[in-house]
Amino acid sequence: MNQDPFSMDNYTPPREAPKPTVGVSAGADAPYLTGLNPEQKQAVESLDGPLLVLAGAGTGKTRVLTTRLTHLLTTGKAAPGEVLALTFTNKAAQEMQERVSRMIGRPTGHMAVGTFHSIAARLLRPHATLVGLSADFTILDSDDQIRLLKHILKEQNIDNKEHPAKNMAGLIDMWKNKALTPDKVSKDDAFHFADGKGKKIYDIYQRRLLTLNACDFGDLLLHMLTLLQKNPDVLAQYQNRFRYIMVDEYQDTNTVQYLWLRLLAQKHKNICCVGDDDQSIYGWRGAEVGNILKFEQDFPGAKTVRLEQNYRSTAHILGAASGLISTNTGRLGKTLWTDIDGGDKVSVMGVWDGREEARIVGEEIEAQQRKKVPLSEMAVLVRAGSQMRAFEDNFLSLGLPYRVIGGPRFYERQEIRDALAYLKIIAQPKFDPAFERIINVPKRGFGATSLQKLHIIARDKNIPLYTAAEEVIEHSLMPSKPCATLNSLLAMFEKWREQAQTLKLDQLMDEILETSGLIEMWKADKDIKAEGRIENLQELVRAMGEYETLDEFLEHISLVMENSQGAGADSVSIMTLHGSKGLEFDLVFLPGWEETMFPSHKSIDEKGLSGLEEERRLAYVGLTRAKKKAHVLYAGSRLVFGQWLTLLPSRFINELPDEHCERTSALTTQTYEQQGIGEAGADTGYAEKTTSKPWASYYNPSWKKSHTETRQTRIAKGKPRQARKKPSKQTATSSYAIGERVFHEKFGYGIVEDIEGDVLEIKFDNSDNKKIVDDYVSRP
DNA sequence: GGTCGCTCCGCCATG
DNA sequence: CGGAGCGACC
Repeated sequence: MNQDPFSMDNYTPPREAPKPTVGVSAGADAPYLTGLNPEQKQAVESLDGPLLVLAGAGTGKTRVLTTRLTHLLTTGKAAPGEVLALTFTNKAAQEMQERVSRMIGRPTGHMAVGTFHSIAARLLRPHATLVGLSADFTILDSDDQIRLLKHILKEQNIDNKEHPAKNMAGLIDMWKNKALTPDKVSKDDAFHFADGKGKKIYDIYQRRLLTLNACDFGDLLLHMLTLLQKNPDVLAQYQNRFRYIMVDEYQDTNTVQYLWLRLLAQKHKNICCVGDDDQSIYGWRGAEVGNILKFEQDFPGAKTVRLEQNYRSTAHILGAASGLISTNTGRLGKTLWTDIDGGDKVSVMGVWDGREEARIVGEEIEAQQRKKVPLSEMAVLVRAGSQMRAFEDNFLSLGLPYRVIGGPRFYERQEIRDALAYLKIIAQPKFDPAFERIINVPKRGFGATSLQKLHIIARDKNIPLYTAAEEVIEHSLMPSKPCATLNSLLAMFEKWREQAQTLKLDQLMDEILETSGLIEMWKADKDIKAEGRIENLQELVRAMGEYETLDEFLEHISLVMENSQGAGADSVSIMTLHGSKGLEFDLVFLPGWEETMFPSHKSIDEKGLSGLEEERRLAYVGLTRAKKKAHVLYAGSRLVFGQWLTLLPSRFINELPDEHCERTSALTTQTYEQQGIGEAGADTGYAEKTTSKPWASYYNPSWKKSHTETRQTRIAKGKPRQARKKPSKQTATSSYAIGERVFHEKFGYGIVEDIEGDVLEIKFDNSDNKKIVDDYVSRP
C-alpha cells in the first residue's frame, strides 16, 4: 500500500545512463526470459523504439509487461527512475510493482508506476504554480465536484431540478477527457447544458477550483497536459527523465492521456503500449479505441507484436467468447488459440426471476465448494452495481463468505468524508467545501439558515467561510447562540492545530473523533449501519498510522486506497464486469443476460451501434475471465425499480456458438405447464429446439425508453406528470405489420413478410423463412 | 432548527 | 424498492 514516493525535484539522473556493453541479447539467458513464447519474447526484447503489443485476453500480457520492465532494468537500458509505467487501475499498478521487484529481487525504488491519475498528481505537484495551483492542492472527488457545481448553479439561478449538477459534472468530465479547457469549448457543445450556459458554468467552476486550490479527477489529466504544452522546460525535463514509457490497457486511453503520452515520448520514442481493442470498455468515459487503431501512424516505424496464444481458458470458453466477439465490426483482428483441451461447455441457463438466479448461483457455488474448489476461484460478474444485492442477500443467508470488489470507495463513505473534512480544515482552514460539510456535523444547532448568513458575510467580504466565522465571533455579527457555536468550534480547531504539531497522524485523528463528537454521534445512532461506520472510522485511524504527513495520506486515500472489505479470507468475489478486467477465476457466473439489462438499453440509446459493440466487448471480457467454466444466466422476469418486468434473453446469448454451449432451463415442467403455454410453443417448432424458454410472451422492453421520453416531454412542455402513470404496455396481440422488423430469441432479426391471424411469416436475416406466433418475437 | 414522512427519481461503468 | 430532497409540523 505504502508506495515509495518519488519526487521530481529531488530526482537526479544517474551520472551516465549505464549503457549495455554487450547489447540486449546479453539477457537472452536470463532466467526470467525462459518460458516465454516467441511472440512474448519478441515483445520483451524489443526495448527501443515504439512498440505496440496486441495482447488478447489471457495471453500473458501482464507477464510480458513485467518481464519487459525487468529486462529494461537488468540490461542496464534504464535506471528505475527513468521508467514510466502507466496503468489503468491501482490494482494493476500494484501488481506490476510487486512482480517486478520480485523478479529483480529488490524494491523498485524510484520507478514511476501508477495510474494515469496518480502519476499526473505526482508530476504536477512540483510545478503546480504553473497551472495556477499551489503544491498542496486538494483533489476533489465527484461528490465534492457536484456539491460545488450545485452552488454555482444556484448562484447563476439555474434550477438544479431542471438542469441537474450531475449532468454538468458529466459534461465537464467529458470535456476534460477531450482536453478541452473552457476557452476551447465550442458554442454548440455549450448547448448541451442549460440552453448554452454550459460553457460559462464550466469557466466559473474552473476559476472556483483555482481559488479553492483544488482540482477534480479530470483536472489531474488536463492540467498535466497544459503544463507540458505551455512549459517547454518542464516538458524537456520529463522527456529526458522518462527514457522508457510503458502503457497498459492502451485501448482505454482518452484524448488527454494520449496527448500527454505523445509529448512525453517525443524525445526518446521508446514507448510500448499494450492493449486489446476487443477489451475496450470505457468509451463512455471518453476512451478512444482509435488510439490503438492508429498507433502505427502516430509513432512511425512502430513494431507490432500480436499475442494470440491464450493460457487461461479452455477451448470451449475461448470458442464461445470468440464467436461472440466476431459479431463486432472494425476489429484489429486476432485469432486466439489454446492448447488447453477439454473442459465443460459454457452453461447457458434460463431461470424464472432474479431470486431464483441468485439461488441457483449460490447452490452451484456450494456444490463446487464441496468439491474443494476455493471460493477465491469463483466470481459473480454483474453488469451494474445494483445487481449485486440479490447475490449478497443470498450468500449472506447461505453463510457463504463473499466480498464485493470495487463497491463504494472507502473514502467516499459519509463518515470517512466527515472525518477527513475535519483534518482538511486543520491543514487548510480556507477550504470551504470541508468547512461547510462539518460545520453542523455532528449537530450543533448551526443549521441551514445560519450557514446561509455566514455565506452572505463571506461573499460580501470576499473571504473564506472560516475567516468569516472568525469575524462573526469578533464582531458579534450573529445572534448569541450561533456565535457561541462558532466560537467553540473554532476553539476546537485551534486546539487540534496545536496538537497536530506534536501528535502523530493517527493519534490526532483519534483525538478529533473523540472531541468533535463524531464517534459519539454514531454510537447514539440506532441504525444497523452505524456500527459499521464506527468500524470504518477505526480502520481510517489504523490506515493513517502508516503515513507521516496529512497531504501524503489524503492523496493516497483519494487516488489509491481501495475497499479492504473481506480481503484475505477465502471468499467469493462479486464485482462488476468493468471491475473484472484483468482478473481470472476458475469459475465465473455471468447473471442478468437479458435485453435492456445487458446490453444495457441506455448504452444503445446513447451510442447506437458503437454502444452495442462496447457492451459486446464487455460480455467478451466477462467470458474470458473464466479459466475452467463459465455460467451465463438470464431471467424471464426481473424486479427493476420495484416493478416487475418481463425480459427477453440477451441477444448475446444467441451469438454464442452452439457447439460451445450447453443450454438448459432450471424450470420444472410443472411451472412450464402452470403457465399454460406448452402448446403454443410447439407449433413454432421452437419448443423442441430448446427447453429454456417457458414463459409465454414478452413485450418489447421499451418501458424505460417510454418512461424517460415521457419525462423529457413533460419537462420540455412544462406539463404536469400524467402520461407517466400508464407506461406504454405493448399488447401481446398481433400488432405487427408486414415489412416490420422483428427480433426472435433463436433466429435473430428478420422482416415480417406475411400475417395469418397471430402467426407471422418472417424472413430472417440469418436463417430461412419461418412461421412464428407473434408472441415469440419482439420489436428490436 | 430538527425531525418525520411524503414524493420523486433512478440502475451503467471509473479515477 | 431505496435514497435524496423537500415541506409540514413540532
